[in-house]
Amino acid sequence: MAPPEGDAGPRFAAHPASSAAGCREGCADPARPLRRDAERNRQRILKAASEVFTECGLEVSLDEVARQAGVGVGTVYRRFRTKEELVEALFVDRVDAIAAVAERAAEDPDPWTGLVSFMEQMAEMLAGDLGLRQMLMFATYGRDQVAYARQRNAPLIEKLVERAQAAGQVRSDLRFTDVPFIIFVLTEAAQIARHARPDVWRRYLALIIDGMRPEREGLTPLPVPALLPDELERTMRLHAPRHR
Amino acid sequence: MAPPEGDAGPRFAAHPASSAAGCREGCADPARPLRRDAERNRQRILKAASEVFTECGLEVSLDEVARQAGVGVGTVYRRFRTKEELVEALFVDRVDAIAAVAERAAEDPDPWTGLVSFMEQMAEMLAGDLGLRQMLMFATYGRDQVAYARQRNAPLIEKLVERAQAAGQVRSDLRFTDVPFIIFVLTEAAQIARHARPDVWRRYLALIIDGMRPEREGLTPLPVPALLPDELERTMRLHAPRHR
DNA sequence: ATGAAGTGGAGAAGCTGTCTCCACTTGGAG
DNA sequence: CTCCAAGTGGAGACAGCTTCTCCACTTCAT
Repeated sequence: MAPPEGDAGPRFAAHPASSAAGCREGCADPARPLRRDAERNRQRILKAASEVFTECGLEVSLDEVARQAGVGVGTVYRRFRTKEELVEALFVDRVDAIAAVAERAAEDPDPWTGLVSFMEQMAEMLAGDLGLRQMLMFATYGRDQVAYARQRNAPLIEKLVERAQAAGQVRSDLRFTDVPFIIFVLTEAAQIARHARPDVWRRYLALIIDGMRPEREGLTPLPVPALLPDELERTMRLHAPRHR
Repeated sequence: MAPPEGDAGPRFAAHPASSAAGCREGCADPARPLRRDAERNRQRILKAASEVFTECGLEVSLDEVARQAGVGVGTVYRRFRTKEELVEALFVDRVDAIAAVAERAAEDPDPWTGLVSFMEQMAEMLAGDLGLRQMLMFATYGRDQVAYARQRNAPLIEKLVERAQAAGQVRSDLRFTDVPFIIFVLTEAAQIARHARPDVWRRYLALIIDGMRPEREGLTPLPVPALLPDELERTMRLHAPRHR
């Protein structure tokens, strides 16, 4: 039985201030501040977890997080009842930030640059943050937050695409569902190549974006160089197999 | 100690006839045919393994393969010393087929259709065969076969791209390393969406291919419809998380 | 009919994860 | 300085998953 508590009720408040959450037992007075050393350790855990999750993804064990933070596992579990609690505490803001990107993009006066910059920003955020990407894409943790963010974004993306199509800037057979999917795939690419060249995804975004126009003469030059043959080789060989 | 035998020598002969390989202990007379029931079981195992690996990937356990084949695990291990041996027996031909695709494409008189059909065929093969894709991409099993196939293919792909560029049919800032990478990513997409719509990858290949041209007026229409909003939703939710 | 060949599946052995427990240490109030 | 509630670390319980072994039993083919 992994989570000893039954999961009742919505798992996230509107904006749980990420510093106040997460005390554990005899929690009669939730406002009572932690002892200084305890608070320091709590920060260390948060920092280590953030680094290690963004870098290596959510499948990193809490033992590893503890090691990185220089504390024992016991200490981690004293502050965060479960791994899920830690992950959610860490990612609320980011999920929220994601949800806000589409809004900003919709305000761009030019439909085309609005759409393109949305895709760029989205990819940018997700390419650099493996943990966040996993959270959004696989929804193992923080389902509610993610579902909410998605619901908020979907109509905005739809509008973004349709506006650009209405202006004749995007091919008419593109559907708005293509956009998240493209980002999904692009960030997968980013993740795969991240050791060799963390920014190759920009090449492929550029390629796709050129493909999205209804017609064009000339081309937007690819923004970053391609993988070198041996970078490609290494990337494929290195790409961590999850199975034995 | 997983593989009890030390791994000595190259792990694959030129073309190990997939039906003769794989007997085990007192194997004094390797030509001696299996008893009829044993041979029947062997075929069942191969069939089950093929189905389950192409469908679900190489991380399926041999217990599961045995269950699917309707035999005990012991029987599987009697025929194939290790999982690796089974996997390789199963995939030699396919890896070989992959290696041959580029050759055929290079013979196409039109550089552009040669390149495009290469990408299409490659994606086609890998999109429909999760096991094969994992083998090529992650090289957990059958490293030698895969390394060989890659070495054979790399110069061919290079030629394919450069020929099309020389003919002015492909943008000049594309590098040949982009091609395998694009296929890699595209087939990842295929895999992700395979339950909702096993062929959406064609949309994105088309998009990318339009992006690969140096300039164009008009566009090649996207060959298959986009994911519906709820297909997208389900795809993202369903997409198997590897971590807890 | 007989024994060599083949079988199934329980379980050994190994891994990796989450989370608990408790003997010990430490901060800080008095 | 004293003292104890608060905090700690990390061994290890527990669960889940593999791959692979072993052997009492069954079956085939001579």
